[in-house]
Amino acid sequence: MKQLLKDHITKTVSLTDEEFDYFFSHFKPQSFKKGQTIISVGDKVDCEYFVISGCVKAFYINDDIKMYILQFAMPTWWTSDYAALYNQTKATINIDCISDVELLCLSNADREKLCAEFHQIEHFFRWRTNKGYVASQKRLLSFMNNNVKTRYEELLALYPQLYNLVPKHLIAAYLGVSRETLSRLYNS
Amino acid sequence: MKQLLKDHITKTVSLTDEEFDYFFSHFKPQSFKKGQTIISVGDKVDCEYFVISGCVKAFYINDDIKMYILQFAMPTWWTSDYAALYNQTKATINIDCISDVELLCLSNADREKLCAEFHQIEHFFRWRTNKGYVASQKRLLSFMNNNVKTRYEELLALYPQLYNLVPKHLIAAYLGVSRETLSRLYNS
DNA sequence: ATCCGAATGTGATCTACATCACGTAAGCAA
DNA sequence: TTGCTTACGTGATGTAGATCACATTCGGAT
Repeated sequence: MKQLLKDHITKTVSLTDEEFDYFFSHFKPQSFKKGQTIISVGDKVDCEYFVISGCVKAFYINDDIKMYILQFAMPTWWTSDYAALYNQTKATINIDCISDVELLCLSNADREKLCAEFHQIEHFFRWRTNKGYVASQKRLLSFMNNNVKTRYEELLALYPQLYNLVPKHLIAAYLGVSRETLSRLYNS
Repeated sequence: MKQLLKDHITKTVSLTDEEFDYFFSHFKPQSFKKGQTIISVGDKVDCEYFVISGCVKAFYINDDIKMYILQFAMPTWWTSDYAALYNQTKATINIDCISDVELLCLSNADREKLCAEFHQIEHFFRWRTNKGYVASQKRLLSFMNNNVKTRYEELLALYPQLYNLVPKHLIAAYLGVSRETLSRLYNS
């Protein structure tokens, strides 16, 4: 668990063992069972999460009780309601567990403290969000430009493990399409 | 011009006058006329741009020659092909000028140098990308959840100045809708 | 003023996808 | 086993928005 985070961080920045140990000491391990909720709409959000094992979904539910999935987070991915976390507002999305899950939890206050204390850590988090921003722009463009079939193929090409890991109706909710349409689509 | 950037930066971090002057010395002012191109698909991208005056659009053109606008950038906004800039790859989007435009140009190398030299500057750029990431996620969600009319009203509520500044067919290209549909929409 | 191209409006038709309805199969607890 | 819930398949029908075609209006250049 410690090693997974260390490998992840040191792909981007180099920390001494002491620095990493100090960094790591701010993370709180948490375990969840399949189906459990990590963040609910309306919650106060003060942590972000680094996924160690399992898979969570971050999703929005609209007034018609339709679900849209913003992110599947798998091992070495970070997740939270970042709008709520950064702006200190209530959660507008939910995060729950698709499988049994182990997480490392880092509070907003601790992240900011660590960023202020270690330039390298600030650098890491800048780099991480840069990646996220670029990925998000790319997904937006795919949404505008591509039909459902193309988006489905793109998704499976990028994350083949999702095919077995995640029920099809959740894939549909990620693609922003009805489960019926998705079903018809790959049976042809 | 210098003051606009200074006010923008100091909303997030505090720099001494000397620090800011040093920071500012890495920016190169550039002027463009309406219709001119700043970045074309296939270009080597090594700068990002801080908009001083005017408005640019960052857009993608697909094989059917349909245009999708990723961003309108107005004064105090930053723009570039960030995927290309961060990964040192060729541009996959275009950026051109909707009006006469003044920019401050900052190279990727200089940004990284400044970030490494000044912790506060790294902090600023982390904060900036955080904002961008959250906004991008929000737009993605709106795309999945809302119909064109709602997205149009959302856009004008957020950026009322766009209504007069930008031709309607570009608004349509931002919303990911045909200009005909948009026209019918607000004439009712 | 005159010209020309860009921007916009509007009808007719087409289509990708949603929605509704109903079915079957698989997992899981009592 | 039974019963229940969740996942998934598939037909019939509805609809938001795309596409095509053509008219009109506006703004800039000469």
